[in-house]
Amino acid sequence: MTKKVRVRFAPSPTGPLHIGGVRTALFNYLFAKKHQGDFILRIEDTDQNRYVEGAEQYIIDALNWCNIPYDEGPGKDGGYGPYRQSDRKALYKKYADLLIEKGHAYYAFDTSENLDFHRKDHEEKGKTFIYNYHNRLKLSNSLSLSKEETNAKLQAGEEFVIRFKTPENAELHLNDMIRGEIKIDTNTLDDKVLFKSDGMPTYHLANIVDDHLMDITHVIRGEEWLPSLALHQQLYDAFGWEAPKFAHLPLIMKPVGKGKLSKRDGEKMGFPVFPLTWKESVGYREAGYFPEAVINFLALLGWNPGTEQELFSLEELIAAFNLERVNKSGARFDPDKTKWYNQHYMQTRDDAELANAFLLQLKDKDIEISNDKYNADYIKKVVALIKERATFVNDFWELGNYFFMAPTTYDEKAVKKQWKEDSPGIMVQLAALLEGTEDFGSENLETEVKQWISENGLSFGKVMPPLRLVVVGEMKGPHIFDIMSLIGKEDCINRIKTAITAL
RNA sequence: GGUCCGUUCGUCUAGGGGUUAGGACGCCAGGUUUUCAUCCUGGUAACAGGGGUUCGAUUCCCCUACGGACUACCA
Repeated sequence: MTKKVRVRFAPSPTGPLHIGGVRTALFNYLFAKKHQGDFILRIEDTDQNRYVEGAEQYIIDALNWCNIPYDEGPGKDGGYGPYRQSDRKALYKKYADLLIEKGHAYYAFDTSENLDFHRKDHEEKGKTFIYNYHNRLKLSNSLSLSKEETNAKLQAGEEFVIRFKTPENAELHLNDMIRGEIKIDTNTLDDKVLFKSDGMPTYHLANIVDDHLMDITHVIRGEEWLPSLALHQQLYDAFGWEAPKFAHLPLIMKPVGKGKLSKRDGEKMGFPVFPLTWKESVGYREAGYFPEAVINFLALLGWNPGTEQELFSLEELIAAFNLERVNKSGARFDPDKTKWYNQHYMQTRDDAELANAFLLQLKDKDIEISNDKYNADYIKKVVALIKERATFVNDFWELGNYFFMAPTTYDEKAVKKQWKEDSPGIMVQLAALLEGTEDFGSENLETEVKQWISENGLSFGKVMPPLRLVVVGEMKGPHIFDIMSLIGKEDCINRIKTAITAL
């Protein structure tokens, strides 16, 4: 029997979750669900200096907004908790000690100043300082010191770290599910710190211990971790544990220019890089994006189904997803395509739900939402008419303000082109016709007006464009009779009168 | 600098020893809508360079160039 798939997303609560982090979480989620497995959230807060208040809650809120909730994690114990590394602090030391006992790790007493000096010194000589086999005996640690000296330092309470003892002259054969086999010469590796002098483990130790204790079967993480794979594999081997399978995801790059996507790019080009608003950085949610759009876009960034399908629901993504079809190279972020997805999902949204969102905007605009006319039903009808022109809910006002107020200005170009000398006269006659129209439904309105046009020997060109101009203020918007029907007889006639005076 | 990873239209990508190198976004044009948008149709545009291997390479191998990540008692 194969083990149940268990994957984890393990962010550090040092700030808001970046869009790249969301994708890593998404791929983990998809992989887990595809294999009827569990998706676990683990908070990696072993660096107390970088802890940011509210970041953990932000991560949780963001995952929920994206509809990729975790099965296990803070507040949702699945028998493997706690899920916050700071709450697991007591656990790690014994594993570091175990490694020392087995001869895979050692105490080191070098000060940061001393190591910095060595690094600078090497750099000046054009060399790289690597703390490993070739110089570890020249440094201050339990390998270079005698047992007595080491014990004396330890007992004196001198600060120490525990380092991994990287073996010499070995070739490691690592395996990545996306990249295949990777060969590494251990002599190029350094003896990484596993346990810090503040009593906390480093990422490397905590990560391996927790993944093992939590029965993680697959580690799906960003490519920035690829260089650490050698260490991690060696740690599993040193402990004598079976290692999970690894997959390193390509990074998300800037839309233009060099390097990976940053907060700065979003500010510069006007698109969000965070799922939810964080301080002054506007999030996808607040900018009016739908989570489905963000998820759909993100899923296709660095992965493809092998078919020409571009639109996926979360369920379809789960069904289609596999790690083998994840790309190897970094992908540029494309704000335009994200918008295209959003526009698409806008059309699939329920009018009533969109109307609720629109209502919030209307309140901000000081529009009187009276109970008689501009009620929920009215707003819903407006939304039904304008949503196919919208990319964001935030576009609604711009696209439909004339449903709530008569135009105060008229588009200059349109006036020049469409408002002729005989226009006022025709509009007056039309107003009279509307006055006598009983059934103000769109269809009947259209029939009556068209009939009136032909009976009076007028042309559509003489009537329709000026009509739209007086009702909307410019040459845009849905079917004119739908608009008129909705705003009603009184409003239509008033707008005609107002326009005749104004123009 | 060192180590590792990568490289198909502007962007996201499919493909793979012989293809008119396919799709999507964007952009352009036409049609529909007597408006705008949607929608439909069409167009634009790519195998980084050089060596091999081969009858044949964009596809396999090597080198170069370029890009990226890492190189902390950060994750």
